[in-house]
Amino acid sequence: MLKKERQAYILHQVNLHNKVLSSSLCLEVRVSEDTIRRDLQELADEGKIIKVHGGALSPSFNQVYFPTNGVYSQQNKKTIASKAIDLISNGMFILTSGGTTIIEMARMLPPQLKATFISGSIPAILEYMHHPNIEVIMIGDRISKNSKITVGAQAIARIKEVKADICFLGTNAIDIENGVTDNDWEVVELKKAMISSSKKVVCLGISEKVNSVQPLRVCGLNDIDMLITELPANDPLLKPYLDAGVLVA
Amino acid sequence: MLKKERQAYILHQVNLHNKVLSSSLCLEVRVSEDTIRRDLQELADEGKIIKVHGGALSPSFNQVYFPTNGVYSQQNKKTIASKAIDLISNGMFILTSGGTTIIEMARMLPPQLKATFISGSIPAILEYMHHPNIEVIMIGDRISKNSKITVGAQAIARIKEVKADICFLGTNAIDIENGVTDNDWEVVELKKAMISSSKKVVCLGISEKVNSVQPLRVCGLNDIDMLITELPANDPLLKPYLDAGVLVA
DNA sequence: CGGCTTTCTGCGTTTTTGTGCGGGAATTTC
DNA sequence: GAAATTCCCGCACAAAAACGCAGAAAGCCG
Repeated sequence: MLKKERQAYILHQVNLHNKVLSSSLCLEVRVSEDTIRRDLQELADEGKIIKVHGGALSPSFNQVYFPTNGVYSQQNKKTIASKAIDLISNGMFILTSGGTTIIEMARMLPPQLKATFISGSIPAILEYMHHPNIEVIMIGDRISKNSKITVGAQAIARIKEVKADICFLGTNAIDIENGVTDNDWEVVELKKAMISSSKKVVCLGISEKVNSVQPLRVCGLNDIDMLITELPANDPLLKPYLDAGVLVA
Repeated sequence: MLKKERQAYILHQVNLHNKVLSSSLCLEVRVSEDTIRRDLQELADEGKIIKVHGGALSPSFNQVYFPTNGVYSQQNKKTIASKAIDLISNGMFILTSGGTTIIEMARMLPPQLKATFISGSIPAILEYMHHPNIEVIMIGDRISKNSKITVGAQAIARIKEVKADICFLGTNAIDIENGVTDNDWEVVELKKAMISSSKKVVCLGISEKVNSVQPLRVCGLNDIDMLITELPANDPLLKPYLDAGVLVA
């Protein structure tokens, strides 16, 4: 096998699988590891691949997994937020959890909107406070420092006292089988309470969180009314949820 | 799995869920905890994540800060704050109002102090949250946008449920004849509740506010135990208060 | 065709990198 | 405070890379 030929093969494999191992390559093309290494070196010098210890990665890898903008997927979150805002109208009572998507929504609320927002999330409350016309209700209790929300029996009791028109949940993970899941016990308890206190439940999350699972269960798919992602409603990824009776936007 | 690949996975998880546990990561990628820890360390060095005990956090979702530079008379407020801190010891339950003097105190709390702070002031709560060892309880209710505290019957009812060791009030006006006075109806109601829920009441205020009056009465001099200003305790301005049975510092 | 250079490849050897392990320090948690 | 995690440090070991070298193949030329 010629050198050029071999390098073309390597490049092909990298683009196909996003990664190659030098060890497997040298078996596939029946040459020594040194030769493979030299090939990888050349391709890397030309910028066609990224060489790492043990093999090589596709150059698009960096772009895909190391997002350059400050906040992760911010554009997507803005898309989601604007879809969520369409569901809000004047006079509503709205329960929200925390999370970056919710924050994005809070920032984008139209200035003339008059509504009442209820939340236990400090960052969310801060955003709501800046808004000229909305009424803000803070759920009080002990503050969980890492999630920056109030948690505990008091908080849950307060939430149970309200009956909100709509509830927006920042969603950590959702899949067909387990429904909405999360990784913090107290957050889960809070979300459960929010769900039972709202006429309508809307989950917000970027599409990457769709079909992922976390250890703790928040609720089943039948408990939520709508799932909002940055994808168009007819995206095939969301089809199973539509079929399961969840509105999609 | 290649090292880079693994780190990309970790970063992805962090950005997705705002936090990861080293323990769950090492199960997911089938490597030892040491390796995960080294990866986290590297990513943290690059500023891509924030490493914490037991895992890592997303850098974007972690800094909520309240700009309070250029506060009027800040040096004096620091003096007051440090005097106030002398009254605090480990294990105490402490009620605080809002106000810049209180914020200053919150910032100066010694890191090893373990105590529970209860407040309805958003800026104060934000400061308490940054502290490593103190427990923070938020009083919930409707948020008054201009004073940035929770106000209303719920808030008052919550405060009445606690019995704090000490209460620190940011003081707007105090004089011999009328005692402590203020200018916001709801804030006054809240302060009254705080006073009746505390074993000990301490007023913090710069000397300018001493001997001034505001339209609404919070409490009489006999309801407060101590008055802290930036002045030395033997300053003649404070003599009348001493004579009225108020401790002075 | 023989002599020469150039390119490519494989083989030791030495370095470097990546990983796991054990023990002790530091921390969280109850 | 005490128990349980988690962290940190040094070490050992294996895998991979780097380097120098030599031999094979190919190309060029008179």
